[in-house]
Amino acid sequence: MREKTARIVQEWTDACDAEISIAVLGGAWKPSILSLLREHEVLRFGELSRLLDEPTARVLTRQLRELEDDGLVIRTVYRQVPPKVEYRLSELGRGSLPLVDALTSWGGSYAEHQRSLLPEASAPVAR
Amino acid sequence: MREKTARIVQEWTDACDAEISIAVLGGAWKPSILSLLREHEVLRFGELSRLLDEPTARVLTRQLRELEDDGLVIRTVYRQVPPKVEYRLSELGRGSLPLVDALTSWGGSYAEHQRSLLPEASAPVAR
DNA sequence: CGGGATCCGTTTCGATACTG
DNA sequence: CAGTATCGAAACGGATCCCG
Repeated sequence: MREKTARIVQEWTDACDAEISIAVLGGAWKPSILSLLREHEVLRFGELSRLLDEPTARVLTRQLRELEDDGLVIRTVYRQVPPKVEYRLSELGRGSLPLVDALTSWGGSYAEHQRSLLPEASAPVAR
Repeated sequence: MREKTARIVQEWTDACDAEISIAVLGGAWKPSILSLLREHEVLRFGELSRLLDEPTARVLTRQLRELEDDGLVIRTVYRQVPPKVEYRLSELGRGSLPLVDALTSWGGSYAEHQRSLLPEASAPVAR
């Protein structure tokens, strides 16, 4: 478990469990990474990078390490030249998918709702 | 809608809707605020502050304004002396509660799972 | 009572360059 | 190929002081 997650998990007694979820899933690209690993079962670093919108290696590496530290993804290193590293979901990671779906679903509805309130919407509006 | 949310809502085309949810719900105290407003229907600033663990007024104010800007809470100002300000959930805010519950539930399970892996756990361990 | 103004330390994201 | 090292910019949470 990475330090940030550990701090929140341990210091919390009351009803703020939601913030634990956000600490674990709330990084840039993390929901997308988890969804891609559901679709593809196992992905190499470069494959993940291409399927996402080419985040910098620095950023992608950090997100993957955090997910690994928090126990959601499993990282397998093949010691060979050129190097090969595979990522897949752990049991805990698979268990997070329903929540990721819920986040995606509500976020999509929210975005649609908000776009419908914009002045010059490009969507066909009945009027 | 606050600027951060607007940026994310507009610039996103693909499957990253989950990050919209996190942008809206991911601030400090926000899930707790929403839960408290479900329990109490309507709360004044000072009541909210006491029910939470006394965050600084600066911080609580910002979270409430962001929730208001994003359309989840409704702020009502009574122009009187001393001032009185009430907060309640909007329709959109009530619609977020199932997601808040899902975050709370998964976060609680995650925390419990992780605590069970700690070396010197204080919980009674069968062994 | 319910904030606003100001300042600060930390975290986070991201770009660029380099490497086993 | 899969990163690491270094740097900069911005966002965030929080403390302190002040106000109508």
